[in-house]
Amino acid sequence: MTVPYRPPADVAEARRVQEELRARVELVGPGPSVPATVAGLDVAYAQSGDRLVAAVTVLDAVSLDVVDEAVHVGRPAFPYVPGLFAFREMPALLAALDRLTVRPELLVCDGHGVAHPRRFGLACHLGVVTGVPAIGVGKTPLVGSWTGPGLRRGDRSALRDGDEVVGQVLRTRDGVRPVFVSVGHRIGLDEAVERVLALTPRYRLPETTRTADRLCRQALVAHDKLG
DNA sequence: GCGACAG
DNA sequence: ATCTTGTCGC
Repeated sequence: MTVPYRPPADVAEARRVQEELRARVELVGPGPSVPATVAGLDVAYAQSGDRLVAAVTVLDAVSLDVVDEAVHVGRPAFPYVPGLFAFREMPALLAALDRLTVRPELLVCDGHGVAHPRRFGLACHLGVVTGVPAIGVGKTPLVGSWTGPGLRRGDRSALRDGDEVVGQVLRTRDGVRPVFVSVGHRIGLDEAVERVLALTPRYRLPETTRTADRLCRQALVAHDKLG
């Protein structure tokens, strides 16, 4: 899963990279195949903001047991700029992915996919660069508007940006705030929603996101204690 | 011009 | 993302 990657030198170059790579996004999946393994990716930052830990956990899609995990300690590769967020975490996430033993069949990213100003959020970027199907699950919106989905788990409503439906605002648990699901790469929107629901039997956020979040936070603390 | 703005 | 106290609820 090793993939060459070069961070852009500035905002203008980053935008050009997105405009170029967006053409490679695939908005549909191979078919009605259910992935056997699903990966969660997340990053934790040190208080100083100059260091980060990227974590990837791989779960059995049925039992949701963690079957593999990996971390990578590094530095932000780009300043945080809304819309260019992926460039910040991409190198560290790719490095963590390289350390996996198990090849995940789907990536669940902490951030948006095509629900992005140029239709190329973190989930698209990771999907296109690795070639692995990917979906974006954001906790807050970046672009688009919607009308409140019902209050029950499974209720959803279209996330629209202009004329386009760029995602689904999905209620993963009764009464909780909805999450924003969008296609990253090589999967359809309906299937993406289906996958997210399968990953949220108990909490608002996918188990993949939760396990990856715990792993990178724990690794960050461990790294501080040492050196 | 002003406000919004994934993590 | 991270900082940060108490508070409401199961």
